[in-house]
Amino acid sequence: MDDKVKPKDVLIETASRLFKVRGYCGVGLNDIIEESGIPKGSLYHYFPKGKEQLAIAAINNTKTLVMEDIKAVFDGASNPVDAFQAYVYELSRVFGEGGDPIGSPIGTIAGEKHSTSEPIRLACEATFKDWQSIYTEKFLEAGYPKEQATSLATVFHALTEGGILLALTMKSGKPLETIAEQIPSLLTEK
Amino acid sequence: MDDKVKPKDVLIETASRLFKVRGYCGVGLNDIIEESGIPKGSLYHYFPKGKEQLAIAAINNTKTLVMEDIKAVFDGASNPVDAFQAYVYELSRVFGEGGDPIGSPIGTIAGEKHSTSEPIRLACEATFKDWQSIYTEKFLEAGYPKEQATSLATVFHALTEGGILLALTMKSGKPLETIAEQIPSLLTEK
DNA sequence: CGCAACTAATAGACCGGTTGTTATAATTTT
DNA sequence: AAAATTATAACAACCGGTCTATTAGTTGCG
Repeated sequence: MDDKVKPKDVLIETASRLFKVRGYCGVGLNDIIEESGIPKGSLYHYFPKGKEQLAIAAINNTKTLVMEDIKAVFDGASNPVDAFQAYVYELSRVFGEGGDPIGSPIGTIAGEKHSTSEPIRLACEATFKDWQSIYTEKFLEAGYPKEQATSLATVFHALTEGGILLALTMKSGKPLETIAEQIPSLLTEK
Repeated sequence: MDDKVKPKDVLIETASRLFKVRGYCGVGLNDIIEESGIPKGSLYHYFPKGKEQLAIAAINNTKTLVMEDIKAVFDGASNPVDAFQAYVYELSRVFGEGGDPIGSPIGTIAGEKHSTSEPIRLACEATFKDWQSIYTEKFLEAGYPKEQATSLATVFHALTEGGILLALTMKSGKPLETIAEQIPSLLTEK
């Protein structure tokens, strides 16, 4: 049916990448146009409701990509401590090597738009819930009671989001590395 | 010398409040003008270098206000667990009651501008370091070795920033409440 | 098979409005 | 009078979004 990359996907991928680094307001449609090579007419053909609609598509795209990443790392670990530690170590590696410009997957957008766009806020909320549900599942597998599992999922999700923000601000993978190191001591049974 | 509020301070206070909620790019100078009642001419009189300079002043202003808040709560607690728990509980209360629009003190700005404005990034970095140093000090007082104290300060700062982001996104104080509840179990000696 | 008829997609010029910034004049304070 | 502050107006640049025109691709039908 289609042997080449679809322009819609190129737009979503480009938008995801730019929003991640500079946030929603910090990226203009012209930036996305220019970077992706897709003309404005096509953008409004695929996303008739404009920037907000594209942003929501980008958020959902990022959601599944991150979920797959989390799952891949978690599947290689037998317990929550190893799982989280491995995941945060991976993040610290990504944020440490100063390759392509990096950013918070959706954290920046959430911080910007939570009060000015309910559709975007809802997309971010759903994303966070989906990520946390993977965390919760890992704790349940390890035998934690349900309520504690969900609480710990919230804690470790917050820890991850905060760690990413610190890493971006410090321009260093160090904060995430520190967090990863401390994870075992936070979760050992008393 | 001056019996009335200084326009410069009004600008900083207004800018702090707006940036907190909508981020740097999400707030225009016209918004600040309108909300503060200070004319544009005065803004550029006090901040000749414009929006970025005003933002840095707002960040530094927020830095000291938050530091005072942290210190006030910490001084009422005899150990790190009680101190952090009390502080995060206070945050959950603030974010729970849907009063004035709320936001992350400087987290949103940091997420937006870390890669596009080095002066702003540096102001955010300094702010984070100052906050963390209070955390570190509390751990040191409790007898933690230096290295562990700084590591735990990073962990709990990340936890706080992430918790605020979750609370904003979920439009609820619940995530912060959950985090506060879990703090004792994260810090108990093994 | 050939050629219309139609839809999907591409391509940018263009719009009103807003951005941050600057310039200059009026006013107040010292 | 001099300096500091306030007040307006105007600036180019850019924003998200609209518009029309053209091209590409598919389907219908004789």
